[in-house]
Amino acid sequence: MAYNSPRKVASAATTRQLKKYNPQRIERKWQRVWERGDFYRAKDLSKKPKSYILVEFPYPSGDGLHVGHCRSYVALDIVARKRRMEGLNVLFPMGWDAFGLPTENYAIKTGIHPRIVTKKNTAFFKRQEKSLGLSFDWSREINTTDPAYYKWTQWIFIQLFKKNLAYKARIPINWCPDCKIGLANEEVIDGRCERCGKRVTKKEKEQWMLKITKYAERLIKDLEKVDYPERVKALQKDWIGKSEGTTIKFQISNFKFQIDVFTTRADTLFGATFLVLAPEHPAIESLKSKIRNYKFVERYIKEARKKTEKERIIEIRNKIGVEIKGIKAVNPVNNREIQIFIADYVLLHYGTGAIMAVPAHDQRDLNFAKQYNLSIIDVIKPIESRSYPSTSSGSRAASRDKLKSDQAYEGEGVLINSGRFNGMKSDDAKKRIVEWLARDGKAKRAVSYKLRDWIFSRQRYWGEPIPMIKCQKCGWLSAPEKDLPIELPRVKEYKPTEKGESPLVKVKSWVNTKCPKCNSPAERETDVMPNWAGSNWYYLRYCDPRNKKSIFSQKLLKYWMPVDWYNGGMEHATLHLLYSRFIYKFLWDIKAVPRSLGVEPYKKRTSHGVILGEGGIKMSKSKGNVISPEQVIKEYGADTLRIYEMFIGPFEQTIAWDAKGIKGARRFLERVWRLAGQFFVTQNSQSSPDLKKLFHKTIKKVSEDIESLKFNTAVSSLMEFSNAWQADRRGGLGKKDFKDFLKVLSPFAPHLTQELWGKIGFKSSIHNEKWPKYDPTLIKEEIATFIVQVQGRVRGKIEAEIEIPEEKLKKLALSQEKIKKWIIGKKIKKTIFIPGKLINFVL
RNA sequence: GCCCGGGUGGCGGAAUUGGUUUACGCAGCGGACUUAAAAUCCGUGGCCUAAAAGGCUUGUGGGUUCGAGUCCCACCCCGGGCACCA
Repeated sequence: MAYNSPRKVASAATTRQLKKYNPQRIERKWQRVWERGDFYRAKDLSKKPKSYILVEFPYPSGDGLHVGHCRSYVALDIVARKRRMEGLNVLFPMGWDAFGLPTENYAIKTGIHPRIVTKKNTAFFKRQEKSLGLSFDWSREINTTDPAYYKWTQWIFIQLFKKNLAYKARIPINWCPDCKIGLANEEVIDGRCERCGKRVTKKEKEQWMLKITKYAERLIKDLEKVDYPERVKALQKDWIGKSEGTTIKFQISNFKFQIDVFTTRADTLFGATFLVLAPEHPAIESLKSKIRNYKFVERYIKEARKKTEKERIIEIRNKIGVEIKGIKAVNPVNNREIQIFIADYVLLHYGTGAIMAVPAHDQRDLNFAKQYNLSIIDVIKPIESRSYPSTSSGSRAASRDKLKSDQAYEGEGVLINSGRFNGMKSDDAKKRIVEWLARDGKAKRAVSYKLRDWIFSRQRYWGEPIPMIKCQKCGWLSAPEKDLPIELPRVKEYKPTEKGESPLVKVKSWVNTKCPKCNSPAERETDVMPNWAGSNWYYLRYCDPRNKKSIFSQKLLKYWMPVDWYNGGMEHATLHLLYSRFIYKFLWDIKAVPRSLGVEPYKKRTSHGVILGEGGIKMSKSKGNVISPEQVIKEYGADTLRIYEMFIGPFEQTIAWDAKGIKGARRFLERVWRLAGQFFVTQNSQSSPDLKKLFHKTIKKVSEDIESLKFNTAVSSLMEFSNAWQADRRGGLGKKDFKDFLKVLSPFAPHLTQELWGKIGFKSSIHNEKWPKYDPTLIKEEIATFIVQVQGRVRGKIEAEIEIPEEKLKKLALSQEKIKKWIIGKKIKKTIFIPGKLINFVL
């Protein structure tokens, strides 16, 4: 790799006197050098082993880079720099996730085209990122709003459509009746419109949906194959929400119709005293002719549809429903006729959209039953055991006897009032009851997920146009792939229409097109994709960012993928991570991603903690407590900011900014600078032995800590070393160790170390040097401080050789006055000896 | 309500995974340098006690152990996520 050193490289001879540390000057100088030489370019298909280090690409908002972005970028920049020094071919790319609402809202307000705003913001972000000395490969920069990029986002959508994984459905959207605008979930704050504060209602719209539910099982199972923090895995599993149970068929009396019900508690089936359907349940339409109070029912359904989920939840406390008169269902276990209701508290999209209500053993059902005076049958008796203390179980049993309690017993137990299943335990009964009913086809094992299909339509402007065409004769068809990208047309008004449609509807010249199949007049889809669309596959494009013929070459993917280390915010642990894993799996299924690659895109995922403002309050413009990286760099320098952000606290933990604390980081670098200056004067050849030993321990510590995300302790060990170096009166560091020290520090403070490297006289870059190795024989201790305890309490310390045998140490310890005092007059019963550490006398 | 994280000096946090609690940094205090200040350097930093000796101390209470910040049980508090999921 060609390397252009700056003109002014001073030789060691001329730098006897090191000038004052001036980060602003040296940082700008080296950043220019790196930029000019395209210094951190990743090499495709190199013989070297690869390492793909990825940070989440930012949304370039007008506010500029946040210190939180820096935390993530600097940490993985350190990893990337270390990997390069370890001889790996590193891919460390950056790009822009630039479609989205804030830019669009800004355009609505100002009339400035989002493209222009985006351009300005990305330039701002880029300048700030460069001023941090991050080693991104800028030659691979991508932007989701670039037609050359979203061409392929659209292409993926078409592939999904071809595989029946994209479909249209009528789905309620959040609707602000005042602004007359469809709102994204993020724009609904506590059930109100973000801008006008009006209560948000629901409005049904035809929307494109992606069938992510088809991948639910794989998205859970394949988590076994990846190295994610356990809490992230738990979050994903909870989000998908798998639950195993049974569907049970309830016959409608005197009518050829059945209603399926999903339950995880088949053991309570004898206690099912009514059915409840979700208001939108399709059975209602089918049974219309038999329903005596249909008008009333219909009105209830209409009302329910208008409400938002939040509103429903609030009202549900008092469980309102409507009985469907004229029809009854039959409980298959005892052939009893039971009433049917519709109620808000049953959700259409979960299970079968209908439940069997067991008021004795489900709190919600109980509340409902009490309100409508429905019968409550106890069918599960708690098992008396240690887990139920006798006092409380006694009172519980007493109150349950009367069935007057407001508390449903929701646990498992032994069956009662359940015919031939009486006396059986819940677990057993579940199996037996299902087996019994399954013989007549009345029950079937089933799995239900909380995960819902992904609403992929936004009635907005600033997003990727969905590449679909509607023909009156042929229905929905995908745009021909040769026409991609379907470019976002220019509009006069960025605001959605009165009816809540995308402003694109008004661009007739764009909307009107021809059917790709029958050539008759047809219309383009005017909805655009959500902001997740571009980000769910961007890491794949980095492998081959300029490919015009295909989404990416398989050869390059095979070389670079999978991502070896992906860091991002905890807020993306569910949606972004889940969506992008889904899209990856899909691309793998259709062989766009080579089969030889694994089924997961990210080998290892980590999350950085949020940085709060001083005093632990969230940084926000309105509170005026935003720390801008630019300001910090101006005042202290980028290397100081980098060191401070790594030192501030445990990487994964939320932490508050401390304006005073940053001084410590600067002082540390000043100290290194000063010590280097001393070195240039003395030009030592050998390090003093103690310092050398500590240095090798430091290499070990820093090397290991970077791998395990302990950047804070890595920095503190470097500080500790610099303190020892400064205190050393026996000659300080020799040349080899001085060089190695700069190398170990270089990922943290790339500018300062590069400058000092030049001052030694090197024309090459320190960032191409080999990562130092520690000498294991050197860090081995010969002398240890033994702890002397009496009865487990520390009573003294003894310096001795680490290998000292028990007997010898015992003698030594017992000869000390301090120790003798505690033992005198007592008998030593036992001696505990931990080699190299401690001795403890038990009396 | 459920699921994760977490409670250690004045503050941010360390602690080799059961073996010196408080590394490193901030703040404080004392000193050196300086006409002075800043910067820098040296020293000092848990609490009780004038000091020594000693005692106490990792949210609270109990337990296991020669020995617990670390393991077990119960509880309290803080942060985050999910929440009518049948």
